[in-house]
Amino acid sequence: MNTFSHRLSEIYDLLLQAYGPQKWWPAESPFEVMVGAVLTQNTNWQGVEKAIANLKGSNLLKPDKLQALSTEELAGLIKPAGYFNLKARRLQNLIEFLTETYAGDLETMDQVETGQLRKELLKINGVGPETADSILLYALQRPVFVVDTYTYRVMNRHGLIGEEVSYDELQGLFTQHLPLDKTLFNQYHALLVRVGKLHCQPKPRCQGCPLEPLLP
DNA sequence: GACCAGGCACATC
DNA sequence: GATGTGCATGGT
Repeated sequence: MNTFSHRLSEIYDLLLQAYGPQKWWPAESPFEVMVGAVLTQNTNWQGVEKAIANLKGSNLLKPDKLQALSTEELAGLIKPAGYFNLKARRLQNLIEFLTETYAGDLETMDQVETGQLRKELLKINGVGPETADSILLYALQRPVFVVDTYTYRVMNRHGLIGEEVSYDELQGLFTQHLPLDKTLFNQYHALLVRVGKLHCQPKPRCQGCPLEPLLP
């Protein structure tokens, strides 16, 4: 095992020891994960929960129900998630894709090979790499590592990556140095978000961080 | 009141 | 290709 793999394992072990298994993605269905993946873009999760609750409360958290709404109606329901006009359109784009390509059926979509499906998702306006990978990992249980701001920040603060690393490069570092295990990827990303929220904000709060012993 | 949140697309150079 | 900007509510 090379040094980088060792350090990734070391980080994972410390985080798992500190926080225990994370139960991600907090959703009742794969479709809810897909909706949440769009709603959480650059937004606090608490707002997403309220938006999801609004949709559930009106029994609208299904592809056909959401599709029947106007952009304005949808925007009103997801307001607490922020960027509501933008995200309403993005959700409609996602649902349009699902309906037109897979007849609104997630199980049909789930027949498609991971790399191919990732390309298809990335063509949707409003679905970028993190959203696509979140859907692949957390809705469809594919072994795809999800990169986000916390992933980048934690790795950067600990000197494992430089400033200029791209999404695909950072994702590649994880997938090439860890076993291709969907459960591991699920936990690892969730743990990075957890430690990031608590300790790795733009202004660091390194005291008490489980990764403090590893700081450069 | 400033700062930040589980990004992404688009304009402009 | 790379850099800058709009999108928006709600919690700390």
